[in-house]
Amino acid sequence: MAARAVGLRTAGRRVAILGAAARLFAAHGYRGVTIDDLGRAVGTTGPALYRHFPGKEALLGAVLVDISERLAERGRDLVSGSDDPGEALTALLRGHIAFALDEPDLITVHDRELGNLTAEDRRRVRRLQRGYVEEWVGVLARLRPDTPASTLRASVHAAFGLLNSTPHSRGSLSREAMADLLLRMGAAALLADDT
Amino acid sequence: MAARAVGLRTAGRRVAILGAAARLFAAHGYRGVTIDDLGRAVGTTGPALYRHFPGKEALLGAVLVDISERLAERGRDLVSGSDDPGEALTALLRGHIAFALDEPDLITVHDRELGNLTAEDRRRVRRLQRGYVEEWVGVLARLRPDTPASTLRASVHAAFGLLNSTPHSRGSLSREAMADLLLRMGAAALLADDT
DNA sequence: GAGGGATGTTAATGCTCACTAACAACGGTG
DNA sequence: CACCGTTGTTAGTGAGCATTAACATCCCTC
Repeated sequence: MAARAVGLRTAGRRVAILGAAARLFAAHGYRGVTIDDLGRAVGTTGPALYRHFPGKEALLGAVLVDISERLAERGRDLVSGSDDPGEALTALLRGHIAFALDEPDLITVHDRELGNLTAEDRRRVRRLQRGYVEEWVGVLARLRPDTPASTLRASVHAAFGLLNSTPHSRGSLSREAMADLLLRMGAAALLADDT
Repeated sequence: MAARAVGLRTAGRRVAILGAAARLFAAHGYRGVTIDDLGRAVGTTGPALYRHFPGKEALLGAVLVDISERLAERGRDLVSGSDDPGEALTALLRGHIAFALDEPDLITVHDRELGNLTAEDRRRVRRLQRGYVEEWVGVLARLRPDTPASTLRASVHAAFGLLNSTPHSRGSLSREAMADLLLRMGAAALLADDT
């Protein structure tokens, strides 16, 4: 058989490129990173990237779609694996917090670079994000049946703002202390009743 | 006397430019806005801006320093005008929420564009931000005397993440409903005790 | 061990953009 | 009403950067 369409050795390089892209985009913004920067970060020259991705936009798209898919999938799994809504909410909080603490670059890029995607990638990412949000809203709706969905949705977005602030704000606290703090704050904020 | 160094009619234009800069930087990011975009937004051509500001960086600096000063000053006033820490915290929350709801562009730029400032502007903005944060930490320390300052600082940053999410997430809720929601969530999050 | 795809390199190419130059009009002051 | 500082316009200029072209190398398969 002729050599496979994409060489096996390429796989590692692709992953390395995506990692470097996430890191550099988080640090300097999509527009603040050049193709040459990206190449240098993986030990090649800039144009070599075009052997793996059609262009810079596609790279950002791959990063954002990947994050969004992982979040959405993990959200689905955590909720369907829980027995009651209280447990589900805790699982969602812990999962999101772990993600934010372990991959701060991805969280940052996810937050900021939506506007630099192609129309199609943006649609995909938005759809995935919506699904993830609705997972949270569904759980909250069972805990707070008298609160309208529009309020719950706004609450969930606000809670994400809280949880996603970690990349910028974890001071001298240990990872565990920060995880605990965010869990308590997030739960308190989401369960603050409208009385 | 010769005409004053800067004509009076200029003042209005300066304000208009800063407003357009905040709006456009918030929408497309500092690097996504050109000098020509900014000129067009105030009814002139791009290069006319150089009669009012030395360059694009100085423009961003003016926007960010102005926001930071206003926040810091308002914070000081609110705290010194309150009788007890509980009241002070509510005042800080209300003030910050009003700011976030009334000037979402400024909040967005403030959050994202620190990295594009000159070293000196960045120092100034950071100093002002620190002052504002310490105002909150001081109030919180009186309400939660057993919690270490490092934890309180992290809590305040997380609360800012929550409050500053508004520009991106206020759905169909009215301004007032959103303000109430954020006040309740913010207070609950900040007072969530570490037990 | 020869052929050919996959991967990489260096050197264009062409566009965008901040900033500057040269020149015009405006409007207040003597 | 002539002067001159202020503000604006149009037409460069030069740098940065994504992308492409042309060419080299590597390594798997037969």
